[in-house]
Amino acid sequence: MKLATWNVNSLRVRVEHVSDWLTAHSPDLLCLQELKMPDAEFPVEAFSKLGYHSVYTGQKTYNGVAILSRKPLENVVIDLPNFEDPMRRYIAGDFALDSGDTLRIVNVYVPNGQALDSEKFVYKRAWFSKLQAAMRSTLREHSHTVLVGDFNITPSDLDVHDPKRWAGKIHCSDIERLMLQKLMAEGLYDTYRQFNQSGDAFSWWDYRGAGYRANEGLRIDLVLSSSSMLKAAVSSSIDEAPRKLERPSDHTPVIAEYDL
DNA sequence: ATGCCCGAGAACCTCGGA
Repeated sequence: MKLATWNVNSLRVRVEHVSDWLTAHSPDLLCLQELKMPDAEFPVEAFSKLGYHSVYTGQKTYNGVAILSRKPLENVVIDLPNFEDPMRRYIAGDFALDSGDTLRIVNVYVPNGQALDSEKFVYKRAWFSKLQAAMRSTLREHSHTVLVGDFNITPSDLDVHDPKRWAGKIHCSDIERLMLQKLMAEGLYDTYRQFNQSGDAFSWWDYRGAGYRANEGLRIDLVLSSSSMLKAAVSSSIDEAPRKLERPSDHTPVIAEYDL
């Protein structure tokens, strides 16, 4: 079973990149963030003709998350439980594994936060705290759980191209890393790091300046597996190929494969 | 330099992103 997460920064602009990537990689699940489109415009057919079912929740201009799957998802939940929010940042569902077990897949677009002293950071903290509560009950109900998405947090300095430049800044602050550690202490594991311990491995590069060319990136797109899923994990990687295309997203897919 | 680039929406600029 292979899954991936990818912040596409406008699905309207990136639908061809996504279609080509599905064809090339044939994942069982592909979780997308930053659709930036209302549900009525979601390109259901572009993916169904490639053999993928879609569940999605979008809005005009901002946010939006979707899960594409080789088999239809069951028990789909849209919106973070117990959190009133017009922003579309959470979608989850059950995916039937070939073994007969069920995987609970949760896809999130964590708020950016902008700056530690901004109102948006207050929102990021509140949102993240509700995510932790939601994952606590999800993990209680489903031993096979994978939480993926754009977390807008680097787990450590190893995930930052220039830790000195980013020290204490949004995405790299101690308070955000502590939030992430507390979430993971519920029983979630950074799957990429199980297989890759070196630095200079990023999932996002700034459009501005040297950006991708100079490998000035952050690893903020994560696959967090429950312990039973981590045991079944056989590989995890970052596919930089889409970041090299013309008119790319500023993020690139992060992949995990499981022997299940 | 709280910029650099990009996308969206409304209009040729502002907002948000990370």
